[in-house]
Amino acid sequence: MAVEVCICLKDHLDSVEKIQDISPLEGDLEWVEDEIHTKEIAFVEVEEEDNKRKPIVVILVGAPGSGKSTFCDHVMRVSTRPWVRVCQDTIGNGKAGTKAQCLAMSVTSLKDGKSVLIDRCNLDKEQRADFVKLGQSHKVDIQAMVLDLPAKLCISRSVKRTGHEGNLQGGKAAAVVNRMLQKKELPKLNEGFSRITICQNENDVRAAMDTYGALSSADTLPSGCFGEKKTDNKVQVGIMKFLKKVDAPSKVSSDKTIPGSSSRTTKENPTLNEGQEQSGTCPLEGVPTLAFPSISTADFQFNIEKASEIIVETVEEFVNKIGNARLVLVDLSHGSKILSLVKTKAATKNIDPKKFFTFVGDITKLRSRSLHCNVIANAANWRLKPGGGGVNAAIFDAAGPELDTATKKRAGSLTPGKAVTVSLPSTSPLFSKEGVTHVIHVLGPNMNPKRPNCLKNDYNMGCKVLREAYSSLFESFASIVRHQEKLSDSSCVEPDAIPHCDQKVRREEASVAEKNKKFKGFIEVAESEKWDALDGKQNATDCGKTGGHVKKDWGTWSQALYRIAMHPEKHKNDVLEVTDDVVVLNDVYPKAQKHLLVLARAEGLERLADVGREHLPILRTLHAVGLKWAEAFIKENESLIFRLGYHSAPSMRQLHLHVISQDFNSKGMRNKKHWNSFTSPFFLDSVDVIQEVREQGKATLKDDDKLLSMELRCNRCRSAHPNIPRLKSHISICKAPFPAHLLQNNRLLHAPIKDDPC
DNA sequence: GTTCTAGAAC
DNA sequence: GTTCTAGAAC
Repeated sequence: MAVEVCICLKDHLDSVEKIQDISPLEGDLEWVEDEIHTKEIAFVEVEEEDNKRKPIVVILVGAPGSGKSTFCDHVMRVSTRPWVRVCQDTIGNGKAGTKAQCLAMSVTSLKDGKSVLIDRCNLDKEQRADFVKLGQSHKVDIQAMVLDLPAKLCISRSVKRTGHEGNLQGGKAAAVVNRMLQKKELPKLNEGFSRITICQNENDVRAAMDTYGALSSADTLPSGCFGEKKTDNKVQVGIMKFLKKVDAPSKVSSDKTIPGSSSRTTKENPTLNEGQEQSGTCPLEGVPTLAFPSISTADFQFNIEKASEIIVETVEEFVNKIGNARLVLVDLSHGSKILSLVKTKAATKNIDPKKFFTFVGDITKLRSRSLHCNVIANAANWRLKPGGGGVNAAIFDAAGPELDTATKKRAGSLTPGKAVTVSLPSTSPLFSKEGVTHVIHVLGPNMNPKRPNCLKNDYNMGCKVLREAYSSLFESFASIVRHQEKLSDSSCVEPDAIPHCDQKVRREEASVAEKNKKFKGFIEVAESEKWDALDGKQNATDCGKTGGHVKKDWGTWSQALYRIAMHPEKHKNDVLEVTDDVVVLNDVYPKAQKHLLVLARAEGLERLADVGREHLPILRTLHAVGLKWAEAFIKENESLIFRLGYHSAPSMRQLHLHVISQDFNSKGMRNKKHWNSFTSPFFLDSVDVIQEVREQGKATLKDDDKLLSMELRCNRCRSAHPNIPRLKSHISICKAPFPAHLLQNNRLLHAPIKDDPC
């Protein structure tokens, strides 16, 4: 029991008020702490049985706009632990608050047995020291919650906000945030923290919110540094370098007890679990692993001998396509016939036992058997409904209603031979307890006359469908692994530091949709789209390559230009000019006052990636036609300035040159992608493309999607703006000269500059 | 309450 | 490419 010896808050606040009168905001307040001690606010030694109710002090660390208050609000709203938010911006009741007031309030709160969230910037060690000492003197855990978000994001939020408690908003915010970040000093454990959580993007923040939000009075969080960057990027110079989707490397440790955390610490040198059938395997956390049951051999009564052959053959086909990832056939019963058959057949085929092995155990409780599988397969029913017994019932039971809900969002039913991947919400017990991030529902052939779609002993069809089922399953798993590898590669994490930690998983989950979007229509996504097997939308039938690039599989909507290029006579109302080589038309959704497209009419020339030296004549023709139109527009309106160029990765099929005026004054210019596709290096000037193709045989594409999500910067003065409306109001008045590189090599087309008569 | 963004669907 | 819309931000 925490017992107050003596305290008079009023005395403290009186003292604090006096101090405030003579102290600068961030002055040395050590003696306040001493004063507090002399008044003696302390806890009587807390005994072991009460340790669980010990309050904690969480010191937020982050620039204005990093989301400290949002974090506090969320945690206080959802956590059952009593919290007090100590906010310097509000503590002064309208006047500027002081650190001393924050310290005093913290003391009072701890005295009341409440945990404390220190909501102030605390960006350097010195700022944090008093709060650390305070916690130490009261023998409570001091934890740091670092919101190390991109400067650009903090600035954007700060600039935008109105009514901020600390009156830091609008134009001055950017300068303040930048200045503060120059002094940023990430906390270290040796400052006195028992736990440090570093969040570097909004997904990390959400994960941390969940972790702290889940804390009841009795819960504790493991000690250590979570999400630590490999290098301390202390100085964030300027905002230009900060892209919105910065996802810095992280190294996260574990927490087995709190949902929203994950485990790694205990599994560095695992021993084989007794349930493990195959030797030579290592149940390491972090190795992507698919646990799957034998499909169709239980209730669907598929012949076990045939099934085992199909399993091993399909495994053999896939096992080398999934890197270091592992496949594990799981069965609940010891002496399982299917396991022994598969094990024997796998051995005869010399399948690497580290990549494929069998395991006896409950597929929903593998982590507790020291086998961490981030993906599990479910032998589903065609309705994708919970219940029914067997593996399906067990998985839906273990995953909670979250799986049912998430499954419904993905698909309503499943065809035999198909698989559908469902991302498990972090709130699912299977996620939090077992570290399972995805469930792949798979439906095999049914040979049981009492079940739907019985094949009536037609094993020709049955084997075909079962093989297809395993292929779909493994392909879906491979797709997940590929996504994870891409993310790992891009985050530069040390190879041994890629556990399936919660924060990483959340980042991955959040990024999957983005990755899908990036590759939408390409082979990569066609594979992941098989997650949604029933949608029938994956149409990656065209898997050929053109010009060394994966050929894009264009959707219906993206074929409009192609259709016009091939049959301009059917679009007479839309086209402005037709020749044997090109079609000119207004962009249907112009992004500027004048915005034309010059289409190449050659079949098979779908995008810039297809262009080689042999296409130089058509590139020159496109340029010449574009130039002619731009000059005509300039003649009509001398204030217009044009660029001619290509998108590195166009959305529409058929090579097309944009002829676009640089005012970008159009209601069609509506979002960041639009803006950046014409003002970032994603837009390749026609003159440069021609030169590169002539000299190198191809254009250097800049199709990194980071370019399209870059911060919004004026195309003239390069100033940053928080959103499209603000940007548009800026560019409507900005008369700054264009960046120097655009002024060279005729990249910009404009009216002749008249000689100054003076 | 409104504004804005971003993802899903097309 | 757009439209629609949920949800974040304010």
